[in-house]
Amino acid sequence: MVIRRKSSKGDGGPATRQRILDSARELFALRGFERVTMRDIAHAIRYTPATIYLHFRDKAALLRELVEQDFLALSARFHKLSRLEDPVERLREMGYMYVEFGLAYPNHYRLLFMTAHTESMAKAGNGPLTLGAGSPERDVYAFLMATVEECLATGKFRPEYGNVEQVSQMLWAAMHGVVALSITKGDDPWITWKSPTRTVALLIDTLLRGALAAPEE
Amino acid sequence: MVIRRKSSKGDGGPATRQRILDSARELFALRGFERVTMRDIAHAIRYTPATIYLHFRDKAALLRELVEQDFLALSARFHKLSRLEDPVERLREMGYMYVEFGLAYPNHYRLLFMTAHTESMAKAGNGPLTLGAGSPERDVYAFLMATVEECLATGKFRPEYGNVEQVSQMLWAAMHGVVALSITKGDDPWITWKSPTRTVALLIDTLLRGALAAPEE
DNA sequence: CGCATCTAGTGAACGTTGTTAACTTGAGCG
DNA sequence: CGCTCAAGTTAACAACGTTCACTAGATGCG
Repeated sequence: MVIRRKSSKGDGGPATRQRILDSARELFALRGFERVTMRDIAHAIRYTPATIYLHFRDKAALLRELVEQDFLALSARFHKLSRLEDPVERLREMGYMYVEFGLAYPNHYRLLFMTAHTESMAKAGNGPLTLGAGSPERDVYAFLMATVEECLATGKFRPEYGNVEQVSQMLWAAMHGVVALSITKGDDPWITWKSPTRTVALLIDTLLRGALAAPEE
Repeated sequence: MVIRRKSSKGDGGPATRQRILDSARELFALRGFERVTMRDIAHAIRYTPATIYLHFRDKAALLRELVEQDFLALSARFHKLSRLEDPVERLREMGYMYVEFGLAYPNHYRLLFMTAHTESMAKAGNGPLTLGAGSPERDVYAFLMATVEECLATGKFRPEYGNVEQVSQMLWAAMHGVVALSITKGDDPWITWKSPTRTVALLIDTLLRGALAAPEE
C-alpha cells in the first residue's frame, strides 16, 4: 500500500528503528526485560515513548526481534562446529558452547529460553521473521538433531537411543537445566553452588558415557 | 457493605489471613503469578485490596509464603522414599517424582524454581519462615545430597563422582531442565515435543548408567 | 508558487498495576 | 461514658504499557 519513497533523510526511518533496537538490547541485557520500561528506552534515544510504537507493535514485539537476532548469533557459533569430524565430539562442544552462551548473556538467555513467547508471537505474529527458511530457533535445534543423528548413523550410540528427537530433547533439557538453574537460583545463599562450568562438564561426561555404545576412555 | 459477620477478634484475624492465602493460591495456580492482581485476590474474598496489606507486606511476601508451603509438600513426598533400600533406586524415584511434581503443578513449579525470589526475600526478609530447623528448600536439597552420599558410600558410583554437592547439583539441574523446558517451551509449535515423562526416563537411565561403577543390567 | 499529502514525531491522556495514607467502624474495658 | 485499638474502607499516588489527536517539515503536483 504505502511506497516508501521518503528519502529526505534517506535512511532516516529505518535508522531510528535500529536505534530503538540497539538501546533496547543494551538496556535489556543490563537490567532484564521486566525492569526496563518503554519510557527508559525512549529516553535513552531522546525520543518520546509513543515513537517506539511507530516502529514496533508492543514491547513484546521489540523483545521478539532481539530474541531472533540472538538466536542467529548462537546458531552461527554452532555452525562453526561443523568442522569437527567426530559427531560425539561435536555434541560435547555444543553442550559447552550452549552453557557458555547462556552464562555469558543471562538476560539474553532468559529472553530466549526462559520466557514463553508464544503469547508475544501470537500478538505480533505478523512479522516476516518467523517465516523464511526456518527461524534460527529451528536452525539451532535442527543442528542438534543432525548431530545426534550422525552419532546414531555411525553407531556411536547404544541401540536404545534410536529416537533422534527424544535424544535431542533429552540433551537439550539437561544443558538447559544447568543454565536455567544457575541463572535463577545461582544467587541464592542457602546453597553452596559449584561452578556451572564444572557441573556441565560432569554432566556431559556422564551423559555420553551412558549413551555411548563402546567405552571411550 | 461487608456481608461477612465477624465472629470475634480473637479468631477473626488469622482467619482472614488464611482466606487471603487460600484464594491467592488458587488464583496463582490457575493463572500464574503475574496475571493475578491484588485486586483479583481481594475481590475473590470480597475485601478491599488494601486489606491484604494488613496481613502481608507485598505481593511477593504472599508468594513467598505459598512457595514455602509447596516446598513442604514436595519435601514430604520425598521423605516417603526413605523406605527404599537401594539409594540408586531412591535417586531414580526422586527424579521421577520431581518431574511429575513440576508437570502436575506448573505454576507452583514456576514459583518455586523458575523465579528468583532472592529479591522478594530481601524485601520481606523478616518472616520467621526462613528460620526454624532449615527451610523446606534446604530440606529437599539435603535429602538429595544424603541420597547421593549414600550411593557414594556404598560404592555404587564411579570414583570420579566423589564430590557430593557437584553430583547433586548436576542431577538436580538435569531434572530441572526437563521440567523448565517443558513448561516454557512445551507449547511452542515449531518443535514436536516428546513426552517429558519419556524424556526424563531416558535421561535418568543415561545418567545412572554413566555414573554407576558396575554395569547394572 | 500554492495546496494537498504523507511521515516521523509529539503531548496528553487512558486504563491498569502495586502500594500507601487518612479516615471509619465497632468491640472491649476502665 | 470515653478511650483505645484492630480491622477495613475510601481515595489517592506513582509507574507502567499503550493510544489518540495533533503538528512540523519535507515532498509531489497543478
